[in-house]
Amino acid sequence: MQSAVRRRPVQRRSLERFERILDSCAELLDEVGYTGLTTKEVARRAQVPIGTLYQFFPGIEGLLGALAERNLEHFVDRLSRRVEAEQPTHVGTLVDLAVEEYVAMHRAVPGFGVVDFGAVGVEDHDSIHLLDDVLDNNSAVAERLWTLVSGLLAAEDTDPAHPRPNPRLALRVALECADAILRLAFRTDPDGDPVLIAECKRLLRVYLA
Amino acid sequence: MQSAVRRRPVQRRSLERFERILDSCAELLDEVGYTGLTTKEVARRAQVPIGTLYQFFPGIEGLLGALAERNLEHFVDRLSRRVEAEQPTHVGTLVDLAVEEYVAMHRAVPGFGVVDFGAVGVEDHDSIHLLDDVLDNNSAVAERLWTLVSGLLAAEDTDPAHPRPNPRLALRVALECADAILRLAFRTDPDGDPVLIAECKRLLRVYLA
DNA sequence: AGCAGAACATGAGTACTCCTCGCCTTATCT
DNA sequence: AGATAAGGCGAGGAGTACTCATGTTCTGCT
Repeated sequence: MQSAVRRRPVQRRSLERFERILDSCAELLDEVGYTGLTTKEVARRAQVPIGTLYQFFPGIEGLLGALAERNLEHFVDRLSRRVEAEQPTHVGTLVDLAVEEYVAMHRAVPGFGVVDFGAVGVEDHDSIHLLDDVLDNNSAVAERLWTLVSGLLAAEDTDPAHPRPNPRLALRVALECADAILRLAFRTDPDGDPVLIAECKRLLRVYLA
Repeated sequence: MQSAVRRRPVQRRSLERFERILDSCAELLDEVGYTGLTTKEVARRAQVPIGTLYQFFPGIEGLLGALAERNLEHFVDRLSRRVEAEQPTHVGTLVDLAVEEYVAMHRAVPGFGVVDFGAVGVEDHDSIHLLDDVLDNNSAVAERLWTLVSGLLAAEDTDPAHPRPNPRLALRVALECADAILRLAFRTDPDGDPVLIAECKRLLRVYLA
C-alpha cells in the first residue's frame, strides 16, 4: 500500500512542475473526461517529458489520487475558514455552509466535477486506496470533517432520552448522500441545478435532525 | 447517440453467444475489477473471437451499458413481483422491499456490485449515455420505478395543507442516495454492512415521509 | 429446390496506450 | 572540491481497443 505520489519534489523547479502536472490533469479532465485522459497528453500540456510525470506519480490512478487529495485539502481549508467566520450554532446552518462551499468549488476548481475527492475509478481489487490506507475516500473526508461538526452534533442532542445513536455513522452517510445528490445536480446543469442543491440541503437537515 | 448494443442477435446461436459475453463480463468484473477488465479476456472467457464481441457491442463501454440494462430489467422484475405479492400500503414498507431486493441482487448477481445500473465510467464528454438518451442512468431507473411508487406517494399525502412538493424529484433524489449508501455498505462489508443497510432504510423513510 | 440477401464468424493488423529503465545533468551538502 | 542525492529525459517494450476484408451459414421467397 502506497501513497498517491511516488516522490515528492523538494527543489523549487520540480515543485513547480509537480503542480503544473496536476493543473494540466485537472484541465484535461474537464475537456476530455476521465476515460479520455492520457498521461502523454497531461505531460505535453504541463510541458514535461513523460518520464518526469512518472517520477512523481505512480501512474494515472495516482495522479488522480493526488488531485483528489489537493481538492480535499482545499475544501477543508475553505470550510474551516467559513465556519470560523460565521460560527454556526445549528447543524442546519453548518450543512448549508458545507453545501455552498462544495458548490463553489465545483464551479471554480477545474476537474473537481470529475474527481471530486476521489471517487473516479473505484478499484476494489488491488489498487491503492487513494487518500487513505483502510478507509475509502469519502470516509477520509468524513474524518477530516468530524472535528468541525462533532461539537454541534453533540450540543444539539436536546432529548437525553433518545440520544443520537451514532453521529459518526450519520456523518458518513450524510456525506455519501450529499456527494451523490450534488454530483447529480451538476450532471443535470453545468452550473448546478439550484432545485437539487436546495433539496440536498433539505435532506441533510432532515436526516441529521 | 446510440444504444449500448451495436447489433442485437436474432439467430439462436448468436443469441447464446451474446448472453455468454455478458455473463463473462459480469464474472470478470467481480474478479479483476473495472480497470482490470479487457475485451480480449471477456472474449476468451465467453469462447468467442474478439471480432464477434465487437459485432454486438460498440466497445467496452457499451458492453458495460448492456450489462447495466440487463441488471435494471432484472431488478424491476423482481421488485414488481414482490410488490404484487405483498401489496405494501405505506411508503416505508415499499422502501424496505426495494432495499432488500437491491441487497439480494448485490449478493446473487455477478458484477452487480461494480456496474450497478450503470454508474461506472461516468462519461460526460461525448460517449453514449448508456440506458437512455437524455437522462442519466439512475434517472432511467427512477422512471421505471415511478409507476410502482407514485400511487403510494400520492395516497400518503395526508396533510392537504402541505402537499408533497415534487414527488418525482424526491424519488430521483432518494434513489441517488440509496445507491450511494448501499454501495458504501458493500464496500465496507462484502455481504453488505447490516448497520448501513438499516440506516439506508431509515434515511429513505425519513426523507420520503 | 434454388437462390438472393441478410446475418454471422474470424483474427491478423493498426494505432493507439501505459509505464520502465538506463543514462545523463543539475543541485545540495560537508 | 568531491560526493551524494535529486532531477531530467524519451525511445521502446508490453499490452490494449477496435477495424475490416474475407469468408461462411442461415432464412425467406418464388
